[in-house]
Amino acid sequence: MSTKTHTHSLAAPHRGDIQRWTRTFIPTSKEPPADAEAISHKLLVRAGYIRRVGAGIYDYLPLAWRTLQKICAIVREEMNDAGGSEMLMPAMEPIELFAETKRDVDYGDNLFKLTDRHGRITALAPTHEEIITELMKSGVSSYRQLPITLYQIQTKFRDEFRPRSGLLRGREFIMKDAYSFHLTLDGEGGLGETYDAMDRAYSNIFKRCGLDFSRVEAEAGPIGGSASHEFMVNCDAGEDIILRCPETGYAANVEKCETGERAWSFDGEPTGDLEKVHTPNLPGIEEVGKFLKVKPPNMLKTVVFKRHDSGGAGVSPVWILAVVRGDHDVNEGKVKAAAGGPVALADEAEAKAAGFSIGYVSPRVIVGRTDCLLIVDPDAAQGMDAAKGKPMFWATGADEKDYHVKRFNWRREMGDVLNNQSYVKVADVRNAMAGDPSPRAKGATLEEGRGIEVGHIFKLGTKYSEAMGLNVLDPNQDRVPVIMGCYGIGVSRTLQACVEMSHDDDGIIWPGAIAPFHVLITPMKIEPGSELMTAAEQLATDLSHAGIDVLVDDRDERPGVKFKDADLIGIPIRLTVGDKALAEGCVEYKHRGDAGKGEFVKMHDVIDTCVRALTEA
RNA sequence: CGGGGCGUAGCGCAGCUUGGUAGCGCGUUUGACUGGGGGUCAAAAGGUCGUGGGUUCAAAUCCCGCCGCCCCGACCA
Repeated sequence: MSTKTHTHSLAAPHRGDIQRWTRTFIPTSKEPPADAEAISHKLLVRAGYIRRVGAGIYDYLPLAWRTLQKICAIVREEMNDAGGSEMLMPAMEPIELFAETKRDVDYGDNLFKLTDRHGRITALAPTHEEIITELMKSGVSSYRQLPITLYQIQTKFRDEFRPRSGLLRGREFIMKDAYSFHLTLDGEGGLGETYDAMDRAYSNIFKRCGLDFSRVEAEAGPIGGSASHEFMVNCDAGEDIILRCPETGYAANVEKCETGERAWSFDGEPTGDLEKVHTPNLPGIEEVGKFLKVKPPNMLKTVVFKRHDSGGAGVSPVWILAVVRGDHDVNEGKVKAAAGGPVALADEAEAKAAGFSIGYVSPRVIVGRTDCLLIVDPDAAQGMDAAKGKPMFWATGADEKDYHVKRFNWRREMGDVLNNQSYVKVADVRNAMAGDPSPRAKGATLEEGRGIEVGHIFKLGTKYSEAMGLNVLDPNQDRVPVIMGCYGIGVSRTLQACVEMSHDDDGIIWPGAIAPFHVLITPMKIEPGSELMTAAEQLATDLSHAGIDVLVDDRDERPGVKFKDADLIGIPIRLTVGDKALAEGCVEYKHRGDAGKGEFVKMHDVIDTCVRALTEA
């Protein structure tokens, strides 16, 4: 937890603002845009928060900007508490900086590039590891200057292959990125210490934003590095699949998730003679399975990988073949781990030239070859069908274009090579899924859910400092590479994740801490100088003095219109000023999300009631 | 990158098959009535039909190119 106590609901930067609907820009609409799919995307557009400018590019209108600033304020408080200092780096960076770490290649087409009048190529920064490492090189030379943590909140650019769902995957988006620098991994001032502090800060941030989230183990991806955790908003609309063990709390991204021990054995009698079947033009397991009348769990899928470093002399084997059940997905990270070296999916043409009938490959293909390693997933390494207590029926490719085989039997088809560990291994090489044994608790099974990734923290180690030569002198006067960590939050994505999580049929329901305004005042009649308007104005002023941000719906609209819009934009508290309540010295007080019409509260109590409601939340 | 679809008023859409006067709903403006959950009536403004070419007496409509956008899929063959 942070050391300070923050005033959660009434956080800076907006304290006691008063704005009028007619003098700001809140273009609400009844109909969602035709291009929106996600509920949060529809609501943000309908409620006048965002407007699309181009694919994956959006305007943040006043309401959205206020909420973003409130999220940023929370982020700043927590980052500063965790020992960070804010700064700002440029969005444009010379492409040469990326070349130093080869990320111009690794990031590939996701990197926006532009050419200036002199023909120089500049990248629009998708992230800032290179820039900050370069900066540190110029200013840090001694271990005494470490540790240090710097962060910024800034617009990032990524030429996403397929931008989608409004702010959830944009090409231009707002991100908080932090970088830390250390002499050591562990101990005082080490990477671990800051990583843990960031971990806590992130939990605080997402809690304060009112999110239901999971912290899961993750793959580092193109950022690189060793340990890594993602913060996922638990929500079905998320793109990521996460698995968790209900007993131990272990949770991981599907890309990373381990599975518990699974029993396997190649032994089992053949179910009959091997039968070759003509299966022309049938791409994919589904189609072949339907044609053969075999279910995917009875098929073996063989995916051909190539050792990344196989250009080097003496690297053997060259080809890595991963075998999984037809209904399972190969996990490249696990293949890499099992192969003991970097792998990449084989180029189709190259693999065909090497004798693999891509699309029709079976495990048999390695028999008689010495340049292959077959890695079989335990669920595929089955001679017996445990559920039925009978020998296992397998269908697989025939290693010949347009043919598959039925009644594949491991022992009969593979022979002695099955026992040679240089050529055949059994290891977990598939994505985990719901129902798999937990890797952390015997007897427990993994559960599956979806999430929106809003935060990601990495232990980078020395990947960037070594590539770019960021070194310091340690106490022994040795030059050592600096150890780094990096920590990102998708700020604009967090905004939409909040909406995705918290809404109803009528609109958005903001938590007080990040709502654009705390209170919406709805006068029932707009008559300048009337008792009703005077009361509404006085109310706004009093709320403002209490540090509450107020929006006054001063439009001369019918009540129905105002109430509909009020629900749509999702301000936490609505105060309706009407003749009936006013006659009793009251206003009508209603929480967004509560049913009914709200309750009468005495005018002199209403400020306290609002403050209490907002600080309790 | 593959597949599918779309581009007509600020927004959502029809019209295109079978070429001939630019249409509907919402929103907007003006006026009246209204006034507690997207009101009623009346009048009005608003469109180079994405873009370039072609066919034709005539193109939103048919043909070709280009541009933009959305959805699905994708290292699983």
